[in-house]
Amino acid sequence: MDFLENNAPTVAKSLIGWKFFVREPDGSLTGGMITETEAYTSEDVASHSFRGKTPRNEVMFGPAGHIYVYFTYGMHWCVNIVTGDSGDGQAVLLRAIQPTHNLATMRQRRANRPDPELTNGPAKLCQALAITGQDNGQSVDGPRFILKPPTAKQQNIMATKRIGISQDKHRLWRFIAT
DNA sequence: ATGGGGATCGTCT
DNA sequence: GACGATCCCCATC
Repeated sequence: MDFLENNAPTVAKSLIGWKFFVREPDGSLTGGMITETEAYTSEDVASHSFRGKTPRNEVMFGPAGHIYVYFTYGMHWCVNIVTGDSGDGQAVLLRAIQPTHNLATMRQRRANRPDPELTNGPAKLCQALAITGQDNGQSVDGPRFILKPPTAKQQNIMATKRIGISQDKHRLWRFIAT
């Protein structure tokens, strides 16, 4: 997991193809392969860390490899993996995964939506994996979260502008498996 | 296929 | 007191 100590844009690209899971109370894994990410740093106006450390974003300023969960639009949770050195305020937003494990559980949490729509958005994947503010600060090394290297062959990755932000739109810090 | 608006509340100004 | 790293439903084309 040493690569998580690199800068967020580098990590965001590297994470495409990795597998991200939560461990359920019964021990089973729910999740799939990471297909879309975005990078955020403290020098980036669009980032929560831009204005410094606050109670909400303090995990972003901690060591790499921990989970930063935030609540937005009054109803949605989104999940990040902290990167860089401690104090940097860098993180990678997980925007989409390809669901592979515990499909039935995810369908139940997502109102039986069709499989392609289970985890194809940052708030959707949190809903499917039941990630909430209670998970803020957990490690990606378990027990709650598990991050596994790619098994399949490296895929093609496209870099584009980020989504849903109003400032610093020009940066090509969104990465998508193609 | 595309676009507009509502839901809903924590966080920071 | 304003707004957001969003999603979903409905209208219209």
